[in-house]
Amino acid sequence: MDPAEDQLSEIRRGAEEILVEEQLAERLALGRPLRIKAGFDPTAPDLHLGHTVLINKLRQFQVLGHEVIFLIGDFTGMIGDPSGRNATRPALTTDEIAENAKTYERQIFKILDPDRTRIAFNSRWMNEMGAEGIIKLASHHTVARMLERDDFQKRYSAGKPIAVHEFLYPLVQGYDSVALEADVELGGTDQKFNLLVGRQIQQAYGQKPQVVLTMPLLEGLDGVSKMSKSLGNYIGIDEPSGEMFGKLMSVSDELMWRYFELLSFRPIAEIESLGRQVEQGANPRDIKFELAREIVARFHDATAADQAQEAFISQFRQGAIPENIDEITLETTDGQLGIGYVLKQAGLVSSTSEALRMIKQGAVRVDGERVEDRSLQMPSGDTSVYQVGKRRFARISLK
RNA sequence: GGAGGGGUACCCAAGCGGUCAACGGGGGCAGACUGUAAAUCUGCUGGCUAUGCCUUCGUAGGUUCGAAUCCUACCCCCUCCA
Repeated sequence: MDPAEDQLSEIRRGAEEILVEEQLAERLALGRPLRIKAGFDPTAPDLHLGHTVLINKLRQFQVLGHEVIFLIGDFTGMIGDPSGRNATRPALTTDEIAENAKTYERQIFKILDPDRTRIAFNSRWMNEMGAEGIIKLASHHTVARMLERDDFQKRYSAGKPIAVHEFLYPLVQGYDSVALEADVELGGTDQKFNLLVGRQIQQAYGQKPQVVLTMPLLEGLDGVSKMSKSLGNYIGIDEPSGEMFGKLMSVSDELMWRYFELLSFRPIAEIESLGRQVEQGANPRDIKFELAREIVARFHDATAADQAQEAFISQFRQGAIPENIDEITLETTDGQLGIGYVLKQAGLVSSTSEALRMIKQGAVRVDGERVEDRSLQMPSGDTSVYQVGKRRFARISLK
């Protein structure tokens, strides 16, 4: 294991806050593997790059020789994190939870070392706690302290309802740290309060309080809002290599550096040298290629990354038709089909109306030729490559 | 429980009997310019194999030749009082 001071500087990278840093230094100095905990929602097993910021940090702890506990909050999931407006969620069945856990494993082990990762479920101890245990747990925290939470405070002063059970969420999360005897808990900045409650609860149960490490929330492709599925500004880690590569390339130059910091495994010194290259006149696009290749290689492999880059270059710089495009066959009714109908059936647009709109705007091409006529009929027996905009392609045959 | 205000397309927000598939802004998409960057300009932003037809303005009814606009009931949200 590396000396504590070296470890600490690695751990600091990208971290928003470490509370309390001296305590982390002390524990690292013990020289034993620390238990690093991070909690995840049992309902959202579709991870995107935003989630990986935290997982990358877990990986870093692993590399440094520590033990990572990936906690699936299947019990807390019944409460629903108060930071969301929806107070309660439908409880998941055991089967569903097992299913989601498997998906998690498949996804996170592209980043984490399976041999050094423990997967835990908080229902294991929470289901056995009983009403008495819950009351005891609740007795260790005060309403005043609970109301310090940003979200609660806002709602309370705004006269908005706070259900009593919402207070249980941070308490249970805190108790998880007791049950796991966590040395460190990681979370997004939005989790800061919950993580701090964990320290409180651990002390109440006679444990040394965990060190809290918060990671920033990664901005999505728009560079403004945090990356999330519902906003559609995300890159899913299960996405095909081409998609992933393209989305990374569409990120703004400014945001690219943020992604380097939080998503790349490259040493900081190397990233800084890339920055200098741009200052000296290198095209930021080429630096972005480096980023895109690294990320694609992580979730696919190096070959896929190289191929994605080649395909990207030929498609967008040279305007070529990509190689792997969907092949679709459609049945004609009376020997022909209207262009709008074809585009809709092929899934290139969501409705015929949209197809006609796209034609009007000059976004539709058939075999590279721009389509001007909205009532164009395609005869049966025809096979052509249809294109909508810059990225949607399909080879369609009419029977 | 009482008083008042409000629910309009992805979001905000006009409209308050016909000319409303519904102003405007945001977001998104597309075109031009590019490096699928940024900035800028332009267009589009219910559905339907479509010069027309169908469905949308909280829900269900009603008045009317005609309703997002008027009436009735119901549901939901907000503010103030208890």
